[in-house]
Amino acid sequence: MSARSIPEATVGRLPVYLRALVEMAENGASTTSSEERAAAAGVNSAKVRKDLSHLGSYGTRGVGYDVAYLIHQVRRELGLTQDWPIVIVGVGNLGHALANYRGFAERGFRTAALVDAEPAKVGEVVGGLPIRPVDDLPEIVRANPGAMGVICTPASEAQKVADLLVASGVRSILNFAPVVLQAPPGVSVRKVDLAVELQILAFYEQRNAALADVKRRGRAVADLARV
Amino acid sequence: MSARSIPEATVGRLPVYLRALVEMAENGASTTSSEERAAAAGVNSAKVRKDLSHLGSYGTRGVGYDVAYLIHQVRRELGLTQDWPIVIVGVGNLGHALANYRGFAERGFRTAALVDAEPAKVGEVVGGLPIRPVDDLPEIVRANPGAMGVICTPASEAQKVADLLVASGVRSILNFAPVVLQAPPGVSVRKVDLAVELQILAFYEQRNAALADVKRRGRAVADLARV
DNA sequence: CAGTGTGAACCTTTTCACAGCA
DNA sequence: TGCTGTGAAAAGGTTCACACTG
Repeated sequence: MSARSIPEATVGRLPVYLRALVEMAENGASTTSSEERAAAAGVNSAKVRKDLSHLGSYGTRGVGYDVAYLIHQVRRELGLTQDWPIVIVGVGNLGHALANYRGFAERGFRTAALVDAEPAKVGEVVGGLPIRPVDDLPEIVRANPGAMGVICTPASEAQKVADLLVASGVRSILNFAPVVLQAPPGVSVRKVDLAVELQILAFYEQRNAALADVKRRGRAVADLARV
Repeated sequence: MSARSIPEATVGRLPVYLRALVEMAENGASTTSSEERAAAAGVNSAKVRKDLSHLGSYGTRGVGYDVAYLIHQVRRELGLTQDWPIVIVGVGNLGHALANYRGFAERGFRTAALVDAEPAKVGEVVGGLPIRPVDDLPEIVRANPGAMGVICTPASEAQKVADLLVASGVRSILNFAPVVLQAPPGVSVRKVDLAVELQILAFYEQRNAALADVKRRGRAVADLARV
């Protein structure tokens, strides 16, 4: 089947497949099976096949997928045939790290500008780019069509910054501030909350500990019974 | 209904509810409705009610939820009645930022140790903690029961580090390296991949641009028709 | 009577299992 | 023969709508 409206769950996995495919290509492989892809992405092979089938029929029955061609198709589908400009707003701890992060450039993103509300920071050069004032945002976005906003401010400033980004024409926002942003329809917002991830882990850690506890007690009881 | 096996999707939202609740409590509110919680968390109220009902019946019909009591219950459910120690492995750009991130401490996590494989880095103090050699991991984990590992190494080192963490007794790992980790059953792994988030945004950005394009053409056609 | 708690309907996602093709 | 592509079944998650209660 040809494309049309790829499921959200699939969109979320395509980047993961892509990276594994690129790594595989670098190692010189030219063909791969869904089974192999599944192992590399930590999912099962039926999922890989169904996901890839949403892009079109790019596999060969009995053989597998052509790595280079599949990379091309996934890139095209994700809109990674062009480099996207990103604007980092808030150059504190995290913004600093992201400005220096080489992984963005390697995977299709170009840091176009750094912005901070703090006048004292303006002008400072981080990762080869000067920090600019917040007022420059409309101009920055105009000069970088399709620019995506990356919010690294404290929670208290994040909504204001988001509004500013939207007013400047940004339609995609990646939010690292620990707050739920409101945005008008047509604007995509994704959130990464580091503490939330740890809290989710805490839930399972606690549950596993409790489980281990039950097992231990169970064994104790069994031991008693054995006497 | 009382607890027993809370759905994964709910577990993922509880931390979000928790933060909004804490903020609300700080502002002095003592009671809240599912409608209000929904607005704060960016979901709908039915979802909030169903999610909270998994913890037990902690609301009052016709009134709402007691903020302080609900905070307590959510914390208890997530296992946040204790502070969890975390060990950051890989003190590069990102590890540095995380070591200095105050948000962890504010939400129940205590950075117990920093570790790096680079001998040159060992001993350097970051965020008040000395960087320790990788060999210290078993000892660190023994001294900090329930410690969670945070992997901030390059992709090439991540699996080795994960194996080491698991061998040292860690059962919860937060992975920032852009690679899918293999871990034995019983070990929880969560992954945060910054470029993946941007790539997902790129997909929708591209699709929206295409959509706007269709609309624009549509209007152009309409304009022609009008002539 | 306002707002929770929850069956039931609905929708999305995952998994199964196998027909069909190189 | 081996592996893709995909209907169909199952599982999981969301939303509806309303009985129930403080």
